[in-house]
Amino acid sequence: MPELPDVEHFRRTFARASVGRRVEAVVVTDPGILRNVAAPELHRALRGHRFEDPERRGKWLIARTDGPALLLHFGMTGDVEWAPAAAGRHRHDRVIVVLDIGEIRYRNMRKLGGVWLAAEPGEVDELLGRLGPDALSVKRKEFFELMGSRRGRVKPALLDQSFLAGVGNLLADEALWRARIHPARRIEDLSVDERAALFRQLRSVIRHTVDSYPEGIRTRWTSARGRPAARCPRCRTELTRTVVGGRATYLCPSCQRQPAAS
DNA sequence: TCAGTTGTTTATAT
DNA sequence: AATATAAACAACTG
Repeated sequence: MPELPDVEHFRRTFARASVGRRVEAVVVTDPGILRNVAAPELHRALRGHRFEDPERRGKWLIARTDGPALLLHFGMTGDVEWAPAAAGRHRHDRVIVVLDIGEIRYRNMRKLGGVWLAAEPGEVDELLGRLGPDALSVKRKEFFELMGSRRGRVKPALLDQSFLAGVGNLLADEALWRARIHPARRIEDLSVDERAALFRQLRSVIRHTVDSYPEGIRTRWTSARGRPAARCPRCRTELTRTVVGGRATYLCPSCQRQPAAS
């Protein structure tokens, strides 16, 4: 699930429930999801503090309070849910932030990702590590500078969070398909037009999925991807499954020309 | 039983 | 210094 559009949706869910509200309790049902803090300490640190507007950077959700900040990463199966009461908790709800109006649940089946506490605002940056510009807000000029600073295959670059933050496997495949660029093309070989197309299509697919979430996440491309004998929504050629950068990669062999053998 | 999965980190190699 | 590759993490689905 979680790529940039999903995390942006989580951010909005978190914001609606939390902004200006005080933490009554933090319930940890699986301490194994906590990365840099123990359960009693997390509860003690957050209880009584008021949430500010949460921030998203790439695939990270940063929930600041007037004291410490809560950092959430969602791995491949994370989710944020709001509920008006404790009833109906899911077995994969591993951390629950209890507010007076209800509770925010951090759900994560596979437990990749996790929950961090930044005791002070200054700690946030070092916990996030090096992140490139956010893929939703990056400007054209900055994107071109980025492309100029990188060599090697284009898809692994898009997935590298320290290069560009927020793009996951599905977004990368779709943007490359829309821009008609083979995922294994080398960045240094892309023409100016191809770079421009990649920027435009990346921005377009991210904006569209963010604005029309959650229905909009299911695009023509993602609906086709992964189905047996799936066909290109543009030209009806059968899609190819391959591996690029260690990740499952779907592409249209007709629209996305192979890189020249080196 | 086994391959596959939307993410990241680590180790190792080039 | 960058980039490439594979494995590990963990839990579930088909």
